[in-house]
Amino acid sequence: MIDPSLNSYRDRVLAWVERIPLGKVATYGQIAALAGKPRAPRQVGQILAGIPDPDALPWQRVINAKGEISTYRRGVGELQRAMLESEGICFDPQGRCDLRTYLWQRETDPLEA
DNA sequence: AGACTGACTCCAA
DNA sequence: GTTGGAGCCAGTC
Repeated sequence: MIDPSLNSYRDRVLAWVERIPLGKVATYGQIAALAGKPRAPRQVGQILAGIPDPDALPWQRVINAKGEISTYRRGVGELQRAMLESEGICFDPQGRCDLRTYLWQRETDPLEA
């Protein structure tokens, strides 16, 4: 599943975020589940808020379950959106992206192939 | 130790 | 389809 050297929830979360491919996005809940705690999506946000080097991590590809940017109140929302758009992610007038298209699905993608 | 907070989600109305 | 309320987990005060 994941590197055994990663013991803490924090490290596992970061490791998974790092694996989100360019042009795709993942939800907090998705990352939380992959990291082993499906009921702790808020921790994902908390962790991402405290990462040492944001430049080395594609944190911008993590959004909420509705496909919206969850960081507007934190002030980096516009930056995040700009980064995602530069990766090819498109947003609706409502500020939401189509998860059906952009959600990172590491298991199956029969329709996309 | 107990209470508060948050870059969330799910389910019901 | 949208909006509101309750639940949840880990870190911090």
